[in-house]
Amino acid sequence: MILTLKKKEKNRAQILEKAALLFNKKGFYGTSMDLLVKETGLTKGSIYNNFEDKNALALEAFDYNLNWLIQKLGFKQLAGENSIQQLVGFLQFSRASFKDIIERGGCAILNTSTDADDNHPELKKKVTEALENWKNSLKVIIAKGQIQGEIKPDINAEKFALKMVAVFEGGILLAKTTGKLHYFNMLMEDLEREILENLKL
Amino acid sequence: MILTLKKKEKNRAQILEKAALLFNKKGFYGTSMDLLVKETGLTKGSIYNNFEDKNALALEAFDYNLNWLIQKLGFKQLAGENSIQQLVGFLQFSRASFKDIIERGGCAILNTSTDADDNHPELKKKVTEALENWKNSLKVIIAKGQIQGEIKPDINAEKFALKMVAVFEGGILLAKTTGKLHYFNMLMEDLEREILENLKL
DNA sequence: AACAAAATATACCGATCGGTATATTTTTAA
DNA sequence: TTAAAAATATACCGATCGGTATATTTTGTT
Repeated sequence: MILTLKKKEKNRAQILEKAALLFNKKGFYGTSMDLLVKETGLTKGSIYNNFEDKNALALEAFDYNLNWLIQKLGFKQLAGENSIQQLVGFLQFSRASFKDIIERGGCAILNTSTDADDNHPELKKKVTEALENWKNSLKVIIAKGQIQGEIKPDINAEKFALKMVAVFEGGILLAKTTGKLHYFNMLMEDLEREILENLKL
Repeated sequence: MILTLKKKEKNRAQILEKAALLFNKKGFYGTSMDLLVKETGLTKGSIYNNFEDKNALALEAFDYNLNWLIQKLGFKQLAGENSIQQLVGFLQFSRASFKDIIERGGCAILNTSTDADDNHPELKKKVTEALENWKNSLKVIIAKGQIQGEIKPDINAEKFALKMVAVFEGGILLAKTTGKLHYFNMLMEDLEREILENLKL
C-alpha cells in the first residue's frame, strides 16, 4: 500500500530529523544511539535498518542541517535580485532567522566544524565544502555586481565574502554563548552599513 | 625535599598540559580519561589524586588554554602603547601566532564554546566570561583612544570591538576548517585597514 | 633510620557505548 | 489468501566509559 510505504519513509525521516537536532546540539560524541532511541520512540532495529551506522547517520544529519540553514537564510528567494539587494537581503534573512537558528542549537557549520575538525575527516570534508560554497556564492554575487556596475570595482570580492561569512559565524558564536542576542544584530547592522556605504556604487 | 615536591607539581602540570591539548583538539566527550593516561604515561591513581574528576580537569584545562591564548595574542605586551598601536598590534600578534594556535587545535574559546554550549553549563560560563572580557578589553582600548583624541569620536566602540572578536573567531574557523590559512591573514589585513582608514583620526 | 602521610600504581567496578543476532511484525508480491 | 521479504522489536554482545578500592611506592617529619 501507499500508506504503509509512507510509514517507513516517515520513520526514516523522523530518525534523521531527531538525529540532526541532537548532533547539532550535543555533537557527535555527545549524542548516543540510545538517546536517539529514546527521542524517536523507535528501536535500534529500526534505526540500523535505515542507516548503516552512527557515522553514516551523522553525515546525512549534517546535510539535513545544512539544507535547513540554506532555506532559513533565503539564498534561493534572493536569486533574482540585484547584487546589493541580494547581499542586504541575506543579512535581513539572517536577522529574521536568528532565533530559530539558536533554538536549533546554532549554526550547523560552526558546530560541526569544531566537532569534526580533529576527529572526523569525512564530516570535516562536508563542512569545508559548505564553507567554500557559501563564501564563493557571496563572492559571485559581489563580482557580478561589479560587472553590472552596482558595486565599486576596486572592492576585493573574495575578501568581503570571507568577511561576511566570518562575521556571521563569529556573531553566532558570540550571541549564542553569551546569551546577548543583540550582539548578532549589531554585527549584521554593521555589515549592512559597510555594504551600503563602502561597496555600493 | 624541594626537588621531590616539584616532582609532584611536575606531574600535575603535565596532566593539565596534556588534558588542555586533548580537550582543545577532541572536545570534552571526545577525550577519555584512559587516553589521558596513555598520553601522560601516568596512571588513573595519579590523575584522580591531582584532580577531583573529569569535569574539574576540563575547567582547569580551559583556564590553561585561555592563558596560553592570552599570552600568544600579546595583550600584556601591548599595554603601554597608544590605542591604534594596541589594536593593530593585536592583529599582528594574531597573524604571528596563528600557526601555533592552529597546531594546538585552534582557538580554545571557539572550541570550548561549541563543545560546552548545550552540554556543560560550568564550562559555558567560563567561555562566556572570556568572550565578554576580551570584547570589553578591546572596547576599553577604543574608548580610551577616543578620549585621547586618537580615534574618531563617532565610532561605536562596542560595535567595533565585537566585530574584531567575531572576525577573529570566524577567521580561525574558516582557515582551520578549509586548511586555507591565508583566509585568516586576509581577514586580519582587512581589520587593520579598517582601523587605519576608518577609526584613526 | 623509622614512622606517618601523601602520591602513585594496580586491579577492578557498574554503566553506557556502538553495534548485532534473532524473533516478531508489517509490507509486498503472487 | 498466502508465502517471501522487508521493516521493526527484543535481547544481548564485547569494548569502553568515568570512577574507585586497595596495594605499593614515594615523600615529609621526627
